[in-house]
Amino acid sequence: MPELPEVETVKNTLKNFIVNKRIVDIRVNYPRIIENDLDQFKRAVVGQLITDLDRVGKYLIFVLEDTAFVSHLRMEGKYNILTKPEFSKHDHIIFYLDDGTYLSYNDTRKFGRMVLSSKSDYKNQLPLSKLGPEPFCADAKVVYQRIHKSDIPIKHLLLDQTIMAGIGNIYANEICFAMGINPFTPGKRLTLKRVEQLVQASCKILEAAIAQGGTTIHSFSANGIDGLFQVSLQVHLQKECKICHSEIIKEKIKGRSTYYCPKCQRRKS
DNA sequence: AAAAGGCCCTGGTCGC
DNA sequence: TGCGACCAGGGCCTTT
Repeated sequence: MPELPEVETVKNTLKNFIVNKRIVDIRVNYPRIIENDLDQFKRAVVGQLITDLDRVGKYLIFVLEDTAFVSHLRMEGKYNILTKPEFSKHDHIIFYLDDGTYLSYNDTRKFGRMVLSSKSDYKNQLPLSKLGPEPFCADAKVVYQRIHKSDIPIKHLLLDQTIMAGIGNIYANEICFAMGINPFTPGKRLTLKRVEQLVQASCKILEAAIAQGGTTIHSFSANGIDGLFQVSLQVHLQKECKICHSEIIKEKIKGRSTYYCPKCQRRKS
């Protein structure tokens, strides 16, 4: 699933293909993706020049001449540039561009969403307004204030986009592993110093993933720009700990698969 | 009010 | 081989 680093890569790659191109038409095969009234969305978007592409957390923002719309890829959303109008089963939204190419939003599970926002103020409008800072600009003291009385497991808190934005299930597992912290550890067990380390570890892991994406994806693959699952995972989906060779435990937290090493991330009583 | 649970979706995998 | 059951899960909504 695309998390902050994957969306960053999609943004950087896609930018080269669509900025300064005009949306001349749009075809919507699966309307539920678009949260606005469909006609309203079409009226707002068709005829508009794409002036920029931005990212906040896991959200992608298409900045147009007079408006903007926010896109969340959720689990399997992808953007493809097609040079011929040969659309496939899961191409749900197709933007016709003025150079004759097609920007297609492809999403097998149909979980992704798009919603109109404001060109100048999208960061202060829903859904972006409720997001916390990205780890890169998070103040550890503020994060500490948010979690230091909480009984909620730290892994769950890392997934709370209102505390810090951009971390999904894969990186939450990786961050806990890098910290040597048990994912079930309640937020209130972390000292300020530990929270500082947590923010730092989050930055480091996300930055490394972005760097890998930046060097590995220069153009569209046959499958579209869908992120960097080649990122070397230390614990997520792993069977054996890369450090101590213990068997990696898999359990659910907040309904999400949680991987951890019982020895390197020992539970403290 | 906070927290837990359900929902949306399809393709892949598993067991029989 | 066929087929049903189950799993993956981000964010939003409903229920407790």
